[in-house]
Amino acid sequence: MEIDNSKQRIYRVVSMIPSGCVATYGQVAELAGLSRAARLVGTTLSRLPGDSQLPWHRVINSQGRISLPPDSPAYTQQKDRLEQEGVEFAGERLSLRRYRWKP
DNA sequence: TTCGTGACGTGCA
DNA sequence: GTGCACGCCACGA
Repeated sequence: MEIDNSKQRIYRVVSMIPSGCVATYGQVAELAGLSRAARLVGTTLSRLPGDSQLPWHRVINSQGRISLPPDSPAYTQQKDRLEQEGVEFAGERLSLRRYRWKP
């Protein structure tokens, strides 16, 4: 049987987020079976290696914002990638109403 | 095994 | 609309 760690589940869920859409940490956690461990998603993603190829940039918080510090390179990268996929930002925020991934 | 930490979520002022 | 505080769960030392 699969002894899939929560980590592996998170990776799986994140990897299936379609381009042009975003998912919240809580949403990913829920889909991964960790409904109340949204922090784990963030913590886990923060430990991702650079060559993971995981679309972690499509994961944001429930406020439609990027949880990283605005002066962080990861923040810029995430925002830039999302815009490349057609996601429009209203300042530092995006419309979850429009871009939220609905599985 | 226990303690502390964290890219969060929700509620309230 | 913004900011603060508490609660949640899993992982690392």
